[in-house]
Amino acid sequence: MEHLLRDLTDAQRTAVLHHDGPLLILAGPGSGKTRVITHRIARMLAAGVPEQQILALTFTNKAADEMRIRIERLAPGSSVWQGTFHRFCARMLRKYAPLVGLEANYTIYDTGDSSQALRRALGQLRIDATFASPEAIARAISWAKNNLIAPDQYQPKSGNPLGTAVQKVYPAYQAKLASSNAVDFDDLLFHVAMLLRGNPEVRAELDERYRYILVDEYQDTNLAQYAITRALSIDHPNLAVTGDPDQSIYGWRGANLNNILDFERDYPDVRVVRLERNYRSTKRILRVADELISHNVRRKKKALFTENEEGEPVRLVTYNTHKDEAEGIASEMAAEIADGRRRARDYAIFYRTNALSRWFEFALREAGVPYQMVNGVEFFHRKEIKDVLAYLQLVNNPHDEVALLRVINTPVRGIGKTTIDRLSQFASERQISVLDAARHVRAVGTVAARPAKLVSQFVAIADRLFAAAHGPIEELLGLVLNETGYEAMLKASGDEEDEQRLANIEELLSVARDFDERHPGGEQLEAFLEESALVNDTDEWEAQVDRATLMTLHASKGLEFPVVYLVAVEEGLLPHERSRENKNQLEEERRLMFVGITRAQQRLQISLSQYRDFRGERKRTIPSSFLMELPRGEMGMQQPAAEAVLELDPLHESDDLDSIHESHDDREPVFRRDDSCPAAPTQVGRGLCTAAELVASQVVPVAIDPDTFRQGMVVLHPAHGLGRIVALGGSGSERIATIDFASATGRTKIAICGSPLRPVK
DNA sequence: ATTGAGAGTTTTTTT
DNA sequence: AACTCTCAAT
Repeated sequence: MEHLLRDLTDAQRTAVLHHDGPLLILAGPGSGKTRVITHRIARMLAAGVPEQQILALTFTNKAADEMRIRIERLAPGSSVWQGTFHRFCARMLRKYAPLVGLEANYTIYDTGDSSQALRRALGQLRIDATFASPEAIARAISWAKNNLIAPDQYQPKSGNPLGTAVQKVYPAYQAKLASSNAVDFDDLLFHVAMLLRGNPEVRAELDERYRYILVDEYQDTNLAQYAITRALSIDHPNLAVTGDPDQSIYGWRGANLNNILDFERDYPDVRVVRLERNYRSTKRILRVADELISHNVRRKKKALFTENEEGEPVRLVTYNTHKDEAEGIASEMAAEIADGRRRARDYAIFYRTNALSRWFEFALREAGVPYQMVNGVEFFHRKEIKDVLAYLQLVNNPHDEVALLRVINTPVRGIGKTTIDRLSQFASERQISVLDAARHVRAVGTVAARPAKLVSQFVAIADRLFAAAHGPIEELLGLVLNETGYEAMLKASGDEEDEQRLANIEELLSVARDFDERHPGGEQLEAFLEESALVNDTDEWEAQVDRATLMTLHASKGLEFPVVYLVAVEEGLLPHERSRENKNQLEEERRLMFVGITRAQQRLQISLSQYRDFRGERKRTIPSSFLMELPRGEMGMQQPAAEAVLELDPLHESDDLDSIHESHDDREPVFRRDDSCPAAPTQVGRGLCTAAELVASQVVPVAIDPDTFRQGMVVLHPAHGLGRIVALGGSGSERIATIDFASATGRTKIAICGSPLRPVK
């Protein structure tokens, strides 16, 4: 246990050694908070607390991953339940689904799915959406759920047209979810909070089970999350929360700063530990951060300090255009990397909105700086991925209406809007699922013979998929691609975009395979879908990889980098224009900038450009008002090199701006351009038959890596002749291919390892 | 039923 | 600029 306490300050040690009773850790940026939490968990385990009694909750997947890695390092092999709130709730709901009116195989709708469901609900209500856009209604419903307001309790302010619409739509939307046996993100929290409120015996059981609860980033909890943690800490009030009011950046998601500000009132005998010493940044960086945040009114004052060195001045750089900004930063990185002064992984670029990333991506690629982007265009949100996964959703939960409607005519099979409307009409009259309506399409009088036949063909396809529901995910996916004609459709098009789609699907297959390997034994479709709904990134950010990092300010929380570029610090972007209406939102924007600044260890550059393309138009920018709040004494300024641009009228000359600047950077690209850089996952050769397996199998070893076999590949078998791979599953010596042979053999499964199967070139 | 052109709209941030 | 939605033509 000694090693767990070594190198800790007194304050940190107090927190780590705290055992029973509520604990509040107020931790400034860079104060070793995560270290304290993970060490405390390890300490409790060492002190004999059974691991299943500990529950560690975070908000983001990134934070959860970070915590998992660090716990694993300190207490290898422990199985402390650790993850995001949403994932925890998803798990609870699997167990207690009937208590909230769900079946255990419920579907989790992502934002896109739930917006579909909302649109369907709206359509059926025939509500005039002119004054209440679906987005606005969705926001209102989300807000209500986060604040534990049930559909029948929603009371709008009188005379508010949006509120009146929401009052009607919210129950209809919720009914739609219920009939689809589905939940949205907010429901995960909402249902669990309600479950705990309405079932005292369940509450007591879980309180008993999870005796030690830790919540990271407590300042970000909303009412639902607050209610959940509160309900689980009544009999065993061993609730430890960490947070920093100055880093609360999720107010828009319903986070309530009062949860942390009032923690001491909720738990009167709480022990409060303040971690104020910063181990991360230079004195100058910290002073800039501190000065900025002191402009906020709603906060708990903290005395941030560091024993680190003074450091270089914080740079404030103004570029001419967004292009200059991106290129300037990229070439600076490239030069320093070439000199050997820095490595790519030392750098991070933070921006307010995802849309800003593209210029930096482009510039970094040009300059040959390898980079990784966090939360770009999310993999699981791509059309082709959503399409294919929708088939899986349907297989898992035949009541899922959103999934059914998505796939019934994808790829196109002649089932149009009219037919679909008639089917769902029939379904809602009989209180059956749309799929069941489709199954009995001949009983639906309104559907003509021709479309009815097409619908039956679709049902037949679906039934073939249902048959594979319990096997490996990869195999099921393979069947989906083949049976539905989805793959054939993409292959036939010859479109360049569809090429990319095929590649993405290939990637999905490998995600599935990876999942199968982690979850042997099948029966895991539900878990796979849960994972793809709650984790939206395949290429998780990896600290070890030598690449520069690009991400939003929100995503940067909890991380640190030697060199940070905080870009596009302009009025309308930071603070964002949508946040300027009220003071609280403005303070949140300021906190966001504070978070960004305090990620920097050695060097910080804050930049803006004078012109920026916005929604296709080049606009003159206004420097962020936050820049006026920074201490000039700590900073070095840099103005644009070419003042000529100031003379230009952007409205008339905008097309020429690029050409003016073409000349100024003639530097040879130092690095070979790396096209594989943005998304290519590092594939470690996996699944090879081991020598032992080969010996054991007593057959002629296959000369080829089983991994060379791909979905859809044409293969030759000496006995069965030519065939095509329909699906792949299993790994290593268990790698099984389902193959359609042209010969009388027909469809067969063949174990690849040791078989004479060969790809046909 | 499907496709394409044209119009209109817009995600700020995450689960 | 990129995306979605609508409407008319096929």
